[in-house]
Amino acid sequence: MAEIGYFAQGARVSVLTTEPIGKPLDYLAPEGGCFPGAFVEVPLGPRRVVGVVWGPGDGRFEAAKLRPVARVLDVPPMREELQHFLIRMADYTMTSLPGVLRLATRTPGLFEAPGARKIYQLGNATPDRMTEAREKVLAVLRDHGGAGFYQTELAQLAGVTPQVVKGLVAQGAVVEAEQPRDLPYPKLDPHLPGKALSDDQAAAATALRSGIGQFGVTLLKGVTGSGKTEVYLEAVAECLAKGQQALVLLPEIALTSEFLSRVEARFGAKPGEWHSGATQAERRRLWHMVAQGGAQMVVGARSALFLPYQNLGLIVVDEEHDTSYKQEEGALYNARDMAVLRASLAGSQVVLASATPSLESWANADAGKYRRVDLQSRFGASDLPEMRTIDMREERIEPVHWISPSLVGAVLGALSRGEQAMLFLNRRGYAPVTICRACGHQIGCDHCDARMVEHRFQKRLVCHQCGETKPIPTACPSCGVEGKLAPVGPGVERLAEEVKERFPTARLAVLSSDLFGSARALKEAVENIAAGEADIIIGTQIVAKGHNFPLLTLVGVIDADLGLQGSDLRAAERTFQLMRQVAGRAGRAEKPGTALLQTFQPEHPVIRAILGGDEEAFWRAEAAGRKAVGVPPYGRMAGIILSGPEIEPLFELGNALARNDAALRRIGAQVFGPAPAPIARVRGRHRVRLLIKAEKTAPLQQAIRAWLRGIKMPNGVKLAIDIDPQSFL
DNA sequence: TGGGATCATTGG
DNA sequence: CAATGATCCCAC
Repeated sequence: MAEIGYFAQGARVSVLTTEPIGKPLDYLAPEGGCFPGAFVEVPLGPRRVVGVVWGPGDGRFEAAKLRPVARVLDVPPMREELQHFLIRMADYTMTSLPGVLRLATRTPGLFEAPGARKIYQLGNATPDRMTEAREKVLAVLRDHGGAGFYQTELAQLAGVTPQVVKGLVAQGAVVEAEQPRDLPYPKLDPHLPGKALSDDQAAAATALRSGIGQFGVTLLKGVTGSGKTEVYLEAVAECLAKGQQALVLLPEIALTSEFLSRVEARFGAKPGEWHSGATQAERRRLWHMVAQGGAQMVVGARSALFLPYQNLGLIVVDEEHDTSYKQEEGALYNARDMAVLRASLAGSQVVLASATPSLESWANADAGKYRRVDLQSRFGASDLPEMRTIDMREERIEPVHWISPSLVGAVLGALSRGEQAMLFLNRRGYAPVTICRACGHQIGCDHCDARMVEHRFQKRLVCHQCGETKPIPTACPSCGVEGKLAPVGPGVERLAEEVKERFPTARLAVLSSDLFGSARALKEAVENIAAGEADIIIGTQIVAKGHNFPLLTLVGVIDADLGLQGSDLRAAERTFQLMRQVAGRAGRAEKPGTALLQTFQPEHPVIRAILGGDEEAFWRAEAAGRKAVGVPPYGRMAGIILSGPEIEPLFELGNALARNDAALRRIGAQVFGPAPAPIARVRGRHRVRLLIKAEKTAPLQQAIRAWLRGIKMPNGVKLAIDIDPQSFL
């Protein structure tokens, strides 16, 4: 680590690269020297790679063989805080240090010189004619100093079309300039008046504001529509007012545009955006501006956690229970947990916001580790919807139909009142299974052990595991009989057919992630629905998240039992969260809402808990259940996933590992497996899994390290460690 | 005997 | 990760 302030030319420095070499390598500091944390290019074999000066060299490598650093890159050095964070994260998640460094540097084009871009500044001339639109543009330029804006940014900020800017340029009232560097983001003003807050909200905002300036975690719990966003934006305001940077993590890109508008309404400008859809230039700009302090606020997906903040005061993790915070490929980490880690090292506040917190966060608040702030009242007139089950055992339902007579009646009722109804089914496509009625064969993916899902809209079968598609065959691939293949079970597309049959005059909208090419198209569809351009909405998971449909008063859950199947320890929690969120869509405006859950097991404890409304009772029961068997959050788990092209070597290695478990037994941990992972083959690779369970306080990572030390990996076999696994796939 | 494929090692 | 060197097999 960097204890020395500067390395003179020729000094021995250790450089960490993203190449999977376990440790940093020693180099000689270049001409002009370098600072610790500097981003550098170093020779590695015949190549040149990017790395970070990690500290002084360890001196063990033969001096004569050292090669000098090729050049120092023109970006601010990585701060010690981020270095520490990466080290601690690598240690916790058992990912290699180069692996986590990759998360912090994998921005394509990051180190290339930014191309010149045209910017627009205030000119000297006065336009011949002053229009309202022109005045708005000039006002923006006068108010925001001389830095200048990109054309689209300026037009957006002024609320005019880019044509207006062009017109002003022709007149000389606005001048174009070439700006070779990335520009700072427009200033956010934390002192603009916020929305009027209720007493409850104001108290919560005050509590959150008081934490800024030091490390601490607050669980902000509030039902849909309780104004969580307004409340934590007040914490952001406090943070910005103190001159610190704020990060808001969101689980879903589709949500960001709505959120960005709210930020703009509160602070007068949009924050920096960080997600996979952003262009290379946008990413580079944000990365640089975050490092230089030219971005006060970042809204982003989980990888925004690895940006080089200079002065991070607050991290908000919105919808903190959302499973998409867990990265399931490459470096396996949970962004919610890593946010807490980074905040603890940077001295920042964390706000975990959710209507239905994860049991982990609930338990941390319960144990007094996190502060808890509850928003009780729902913003606006309405209350939580009334929730009831429809007992499917008592419904007379026709074959190949999934909407019960009771639900049909309720939908007709909503339609007759001119209100919207939503049917929720968490299954994309037309039918989840295609079966041959001659031989019973189910069509599976050629590369995975998953069944292929018919998507009638695309006229293809799709593997939801690897994305592979193929045409729907007419003959069974197993027995060759023609015309006997039949779809089994419902997906949203098939449900749409049933809706058209039952409610032929109703206008129908289907919201499923695969039916939209872009986040933009989805956003447009959501806006149209909110404006009343549909009577019945069919949706998957994506409708559960935060979209506001004012005319919606009825939510029907087609299969409330779906999430309860399987042996996932979080099944109950997930179902509870999803059902509460979906139900929360109904009746957000002045009209009260109803949520109806179709179920074959209405007396199931989870279903009862969903209906009962006593959330704390549910969490307490769930917590007690997990405590009794010592699973998270009251115990620790790790998954070991072995994958490879052949299955036998995986089991051989897995069995050998399970037999030689002395290092694990020493800390009282148990090994389960090896067993085929639930989807035992993905993209042609077989997968075998072991599970390790230990007491909460046991040094799990240390024991696993000792356990795996010196094992020989058969050819082609990969071993991945998943600390705190979420899905048990 | 050489080319091609596959495996193992190295990188400062 | 990617480049290189070592090894093995088989065709010519």
